[in-house]
Amino acid sequence: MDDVADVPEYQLKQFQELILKLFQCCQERMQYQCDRFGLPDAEFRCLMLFGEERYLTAKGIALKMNVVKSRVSKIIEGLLKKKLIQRTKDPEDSRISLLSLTSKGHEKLNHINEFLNNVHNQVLLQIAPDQRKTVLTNLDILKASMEAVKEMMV
Amino acid sequence: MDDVADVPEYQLKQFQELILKLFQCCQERMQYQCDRFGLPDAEFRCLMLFGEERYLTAKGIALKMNVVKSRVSKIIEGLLKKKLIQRTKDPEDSRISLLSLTSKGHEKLNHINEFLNNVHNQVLLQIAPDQRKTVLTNLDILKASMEAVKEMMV
DNA sequence: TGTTATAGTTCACGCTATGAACCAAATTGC
DNA sequence: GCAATTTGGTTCATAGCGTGAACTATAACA
Repeated sequence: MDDVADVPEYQLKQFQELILKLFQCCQERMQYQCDRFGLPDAEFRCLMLFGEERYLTAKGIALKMNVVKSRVSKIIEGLLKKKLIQRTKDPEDSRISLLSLTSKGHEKLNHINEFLNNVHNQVLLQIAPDQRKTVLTNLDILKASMEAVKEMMV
Repeated sequence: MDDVADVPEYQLKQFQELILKLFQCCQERMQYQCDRFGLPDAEFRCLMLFGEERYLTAKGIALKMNVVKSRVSKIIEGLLKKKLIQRTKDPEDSRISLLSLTSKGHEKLNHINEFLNNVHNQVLLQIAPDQRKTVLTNLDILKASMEAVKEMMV
């Protein structure tokens, strides 16, 4: 992945600056969320996964969160202790425990999603309505480029 | 910061998706960098600060990195042990130790910057030349919006 | 000359994450 | 049918990230 061509210096600088700021914004928001909802970062992210799937297994969580299974044990332990999820044995395969949200967990997840929607909504509202589409389109172009480079980097 | 107006549901979803992906990309790149340059994340970020300033103090680092001073002690310890920075007493005020890069540190920082420039350059090269400016402009709009919302969130 | 403020260090604590050792249930292969 | 292997999980040791409190030493103030 060596460079053959180059973009202008000032564009590169501007880009690096922007990406850094965006990244920091996201990190700070994450921090704020965890404080607000009284969950450690990893448990928060884990809880979010239950928005997509009704039942999850430790292994599935490890894959989705991209962490090792022993880490998942810990995270699950935390969520169980907070009574946000519950475990039931898989009737087909007794090695597996199926994790699902408790009603308290559902409630919490709803609050989180409300909050997230609100934040993202606010951000989009800051952008003039006729610009939103353009911003999103360009963001999509950027995403594609970043992912393309990511592939090359492996 | 309650919502009065709303953006269309599909825009919101798209936006959340995009931001998430971008954030993940940045995180993965950070991870990769740390591996590549054999530094823990915090030490890496600390080393980068010496690109802007010739001399830094523990206090200054704490402010820039937004962490508590005891944490900075640890980070500095690590960088000293790796001989990437050195400390000299401030002749004016003996409470203060001035941190600066060693030649080994300079070298490492140069390698890192080369790498970073290369990555960002690659990303921009993925974008059609006549689109780059638009992408950057729109990214800037987004940054401004996100920071505006951040202010409201405090 | 005390008193207070500032710069740093050390320590105890908790969260994030990994890898290795381990257990138990399932699957496979002969 | 049963030994060997694979798979799903837990536990433990280890390391990094980060905080807050207690402490030391120097500097500034009054």
